[in-house]
Amino acid sequence: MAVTISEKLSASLEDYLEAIYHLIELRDVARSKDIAERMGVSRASVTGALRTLAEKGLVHYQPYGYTTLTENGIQIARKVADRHDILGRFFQELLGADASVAQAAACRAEHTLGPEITARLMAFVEFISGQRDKGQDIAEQFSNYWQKTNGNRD
Amino acid sequence: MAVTISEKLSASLEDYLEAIYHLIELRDVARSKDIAERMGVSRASVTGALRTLAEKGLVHYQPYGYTTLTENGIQIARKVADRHDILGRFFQELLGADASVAQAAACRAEHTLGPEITARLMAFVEFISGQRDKGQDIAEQFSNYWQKTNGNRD
DNA sequence: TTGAATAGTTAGGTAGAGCTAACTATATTA
DNA sequence: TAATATAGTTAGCTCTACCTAACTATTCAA
Repeated sequence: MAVTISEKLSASLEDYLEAIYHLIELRDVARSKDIAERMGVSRASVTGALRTLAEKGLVHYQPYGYTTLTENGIQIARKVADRHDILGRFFQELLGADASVAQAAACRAEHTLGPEITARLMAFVEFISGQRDKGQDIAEQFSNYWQKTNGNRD
Repeated sequence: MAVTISEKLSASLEDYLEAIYHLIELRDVARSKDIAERMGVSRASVTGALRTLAEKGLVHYQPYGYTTLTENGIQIARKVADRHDILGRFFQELLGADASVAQAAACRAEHTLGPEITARLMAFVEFISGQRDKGQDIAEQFSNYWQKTNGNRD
């Protein structure tokens, strides 16, 4: 039933929610096959996850029907997607990792940051880009530093 | 037998290795009871983990004996501990989270960062403290920024 | 030096997250 | 509209990582 907005989802279920969220952005509806593909998981596993998410009141799920998110589901999915996004940006724009590495790491790390760290990291990324607008480009300074200390192999 | 230095440990086994590493620093030897205590896990679970780690050639383990790390075990444990440390410092010194929150998050996130991101993050933290020595204290500037935007509730 | 306390192990169980193979429903198209 | 292809489900399995309860070994102190 789960009307309580937050009862701690597993990393895996958070990933499903996020995948569903993005698929819905694209096509209004999330199909098992597409979820499976996007997540690199079997269709059977998707069925199982959808059942669990439905029990928790996070998706509207009917066997053989299309799947959408409930209000709670949307709320949580957005948080996960935001965490993913902020981490990805941090790894990529600030640390200078390349997109695929940054994305992969963000995807794994996004489940481990609590609300406090997430909020601060978000502010930090904002802060850095604010500084850039003021002419102090910390990302670039770091990039130079990295280049110097890693002149080889990079 | 696992002589290969790296065949991907689970997060859980990495945690055991790290705990053993720190216990050995303190007392030269790691006892099941202490591992269990440090990790908040039952003694039975420790036995299981030690057996697995021994199979992978990462600990010297004899039932009812004291446990130490093999060369490979030390190598890996140190990497895990370093990742933990760097993340902890980043969360605490740079983002300004308090110690307990920073530690907890570091402990969860440390398994998800690949070598590339870890190296860059390490360099970034170094870079920031280098800038501080040059009179540009980014951590402090961010702290002010955070204070301003979160004057309430913090 | 023996017996109680402490430490470690074993057996057996649960829960989550995945898999394949076989089946059922739905869609497509000839 | 019937046959086939595609999508989704179910059943039954594996593996990891825990747990408790009961047992065994070791340690220590009277």
